[in-house]
Amino acid sequence: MELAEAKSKFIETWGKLGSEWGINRTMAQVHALLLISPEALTTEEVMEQLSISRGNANMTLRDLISWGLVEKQHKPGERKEYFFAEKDAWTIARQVAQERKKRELDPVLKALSELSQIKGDEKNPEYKAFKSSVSGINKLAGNVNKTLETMMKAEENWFWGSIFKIFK
Amino acid sequence: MELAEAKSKFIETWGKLGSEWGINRTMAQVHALLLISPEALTTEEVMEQLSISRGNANMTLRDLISWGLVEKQHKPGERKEYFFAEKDAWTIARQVAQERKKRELDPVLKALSELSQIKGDEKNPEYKAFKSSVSGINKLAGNVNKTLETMMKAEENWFWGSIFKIFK
DNA sequence: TTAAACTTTCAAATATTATTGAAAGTTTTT
DNA sequence: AAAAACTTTCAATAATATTTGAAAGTTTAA
Repeated sequence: MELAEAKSKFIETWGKLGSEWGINRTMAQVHALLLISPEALTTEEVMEQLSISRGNANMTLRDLISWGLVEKQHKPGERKEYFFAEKDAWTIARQVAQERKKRELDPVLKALSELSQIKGDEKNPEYKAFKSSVSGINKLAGNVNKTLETMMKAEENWFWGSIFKIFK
Repeated sequence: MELAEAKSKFIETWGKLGSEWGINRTMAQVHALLLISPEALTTEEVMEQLSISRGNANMTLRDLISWGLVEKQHKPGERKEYFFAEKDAWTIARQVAQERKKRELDPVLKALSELSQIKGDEKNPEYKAFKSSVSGINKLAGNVNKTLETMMKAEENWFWGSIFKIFK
């Protein structure tokens, strides 16, 4: 396989994965492109390499920055902005986990803990079923939350080391 | 808060969470409805309670069955099919993890390991950057994969117990 | 200050995904 | 064998999400 072919396959794969997990495909593709690029790229280059419009490239790059996955770079004597991606896989995973936790898990956790407070008639099967399902999910979500918080603080080696020590 | 209000809030919350994570909103809502229902429901009841069409209800229920989250039930003397959801949160989590691993992670893992094999000129920065990014992600994905496999086999108490012993 | 270089915005167009509902299919009962 | 009870399919439609591109905005250089 050619390097060029491998690159587009990687961009395609990463884009597909993103879209299956609720991340805009283009955003994942731009991220992939920057991930495998040794140099920071301009908006222009991103547009060309992925055949997307200026507006799309601009918005996507801003999104990636807000996710903490991409940073701007300025080259001395040039006005153009360059963009490059964090390359360390573990840092990327932590960053994504942190953002999604903040944007999506935290609100759900809040709603669940409110819902699991609800009082009612213990004789009512509707109430009992509701209560027990919601509490169960709430407890699980709490565990997921704690694990993510630990992961966000952890070093890669320590994290996987700890996990595998247990799973061996 | 009324039980009825709490129910619709739960259905709404679960639906939103699903859609943010690449699961069809209606599917998550039907799942939520069955989760909090003490009795198995008919297609008819699902249609009414969520105001969705017969076709949609049917397809969604079939999807949920293929995810292993819902099962059919037959009541003696009746021709109608009833549907009920697995209620244990840990089992649900494992089931979802298993399906998504099979449908989405495994193909990516395969693609990544192919891509990380690619040979090229060590002097070429394009090649070096590609290789190192892809290998890093590949390694991480491998760890995620192993953890999911362990999780799929594990009992809830054992799993979280193990994790928290480490993270304490 | 004006022009050039570059970035951002956003309404309109396009593409994708989900939903409907009526017709076709299937199984059971009479 | 025909009707009744129920389930499934899928082309048409609707809803949602993404993308475009030209205009407006901003910053720097002359």
